Amino acid sequence: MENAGGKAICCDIRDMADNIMSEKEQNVNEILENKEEKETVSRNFIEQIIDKDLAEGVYDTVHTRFPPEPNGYLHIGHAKSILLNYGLAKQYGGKFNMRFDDTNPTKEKTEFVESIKADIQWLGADWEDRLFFASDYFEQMYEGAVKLIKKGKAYVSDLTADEMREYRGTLTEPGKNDPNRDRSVEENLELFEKMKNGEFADGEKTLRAKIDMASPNINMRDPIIYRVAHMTHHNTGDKWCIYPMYDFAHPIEDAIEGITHSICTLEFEDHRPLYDWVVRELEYPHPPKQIEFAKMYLTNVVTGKRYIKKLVEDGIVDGWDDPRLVSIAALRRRGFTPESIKMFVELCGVSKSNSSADYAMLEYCIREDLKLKRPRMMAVLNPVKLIIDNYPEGQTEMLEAANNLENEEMGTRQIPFGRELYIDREDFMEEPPKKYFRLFPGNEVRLMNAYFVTCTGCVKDENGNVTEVHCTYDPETKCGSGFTGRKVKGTIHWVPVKEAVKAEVRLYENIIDEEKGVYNEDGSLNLNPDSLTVLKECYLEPALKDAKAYESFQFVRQGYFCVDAKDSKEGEPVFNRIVSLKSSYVLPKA
RNA sequence: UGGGCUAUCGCCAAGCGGUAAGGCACAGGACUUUGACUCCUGCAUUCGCUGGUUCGAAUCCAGCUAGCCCAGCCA
Repeated sequence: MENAGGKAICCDIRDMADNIMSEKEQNVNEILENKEEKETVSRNFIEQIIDKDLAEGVYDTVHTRFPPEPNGYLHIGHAKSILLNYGLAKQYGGKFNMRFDDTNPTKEKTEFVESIKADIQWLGADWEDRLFFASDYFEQMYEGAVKLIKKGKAYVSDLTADEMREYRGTLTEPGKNDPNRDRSVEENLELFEKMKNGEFADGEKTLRAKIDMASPNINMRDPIIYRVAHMTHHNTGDKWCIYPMYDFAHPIEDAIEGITHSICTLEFEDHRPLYDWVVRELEYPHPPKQIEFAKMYLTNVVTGKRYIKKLVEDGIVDGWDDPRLVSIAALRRRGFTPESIKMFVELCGVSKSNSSADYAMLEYCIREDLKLKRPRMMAVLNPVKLIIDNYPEGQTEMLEAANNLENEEMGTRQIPFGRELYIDREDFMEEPPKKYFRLFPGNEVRLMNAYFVTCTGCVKDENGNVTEVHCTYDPETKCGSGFTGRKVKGTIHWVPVKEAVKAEVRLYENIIDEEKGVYNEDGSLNLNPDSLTVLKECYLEPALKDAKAYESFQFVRQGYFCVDAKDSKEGEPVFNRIVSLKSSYVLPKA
């Protein structure tokens, strides 16, 4: 954005240039202007690294990738990484690869590769024809391992998992050399071949990189680069029984694909020396560069796999796509748009400091995105009848309403209007508090898109519950008639009783109790008991009758709502509240 | 008490030696057929702390403090 100080200096110089006015100085002037323009957009630290790499000729293109392991569903945190990588490639006119990092068959499933692909496509990150699997490089990784052995940089170890741990040392003590560290190249080659041929059981042998058992960085203490696992791999089947470890595989995957900037999260910072070691020892001509950024956290949400699994098992949520969750599938089902998520990610920025974004930022983004794009309809969520006593019985008239007052292109629709309407219970109070602008005996309000009505009273049942509100209308105040005789302070929404569409509406609050934080002292989740409110008897205006799955609307004065794709049935729509509208008025609790 | 990283408003986040951008949130006000939107206004004399260098420090140096990550044959 603009730097007041910098700008002032530029202006001073420009004034001088105007006075002297030579061609040379005009050029200087232009350069300064360009510079100023550039300075108005602040670049994140990754862009700065890329700018420098490009300027210095370290790389002449930008090639990024998103490399998830297909072992679960994607959530909003992944969206940041996806959009970051894709956005960078696009911004620099480079390429973006999709790659499944499937080097551990014990955790991976095809089911997840499908869901991940769908989620990424929905987010709009386009990998074009570059969809890859790390497992497709197993042959090259194997050759890489052989190369290391031949260079004397890798050896086969007989250590068990327990022994391996003992030999590794601790955070403060150096490790001890593996007894097999000095095996001959020939013996290592032979043993590794046998590992590959299935002559050893799982865990019996490993291949280790020969680096430094005394390194203060534990990742460099002769890390295991291959392990034995007799298992069917989702992609390669039973072809292999040895699998490369992440630290060995990842740099190779990047190098093979010509990735320039390998962007990952902060916890891999300590792995970078190993990443660079692999790339160097394997002598790749155009080594990729690993850059780490801070994961994004969101307040009051749950992303941990274990926790979500428990919520599903306990029946607290109805699956990984429950609208209260923040998996991509859940956000999609709730009614968030890819644009809103992109806006959110951009708003949050990229840095190396651990932080967690306020949920309100996400809410802002979806409201902002939907504001001009969605029709604004009337829906009554907590119905009570409003009877207009001086409106002719049996009469229905059609009223025209703008679909979005702020976006004329969205056109208009017709709404039937009659003597009996539904209004929200919250919009009538027999004994109103101060500054209550809605219906109460003697008060006049506007029925949105219709007429002014004056409340005359209400009917109550034996328990004192209001069953009908009564009013009279003034025909002269019809919407669109240009009536300016008097103003009213309140406008309320309504729906005609006869033509209304009945629907179920689900209201969501954060699944975490906001005040007390995410976890209880015993480590359990601090759940908000009111995270879901199901309203079974809501009435919508008739235009909403044929709303399709994933379609969303503003329900005027209430919020944005989306047709639930899972539970809606023909003629029985279920709406999810995406987000409420902001409100500076809090209804006093009765 | 090994190594790596981070610390700027309630929450994100610019800043890269010339005297604290912006957004969200919040608070006032104007407008209003949504108590919404929009529009104004306000919101860090101070950058984790302490010293030092400098005419000048959030930016450089030193020391400290706090938080996060690492001891999977997970990624």
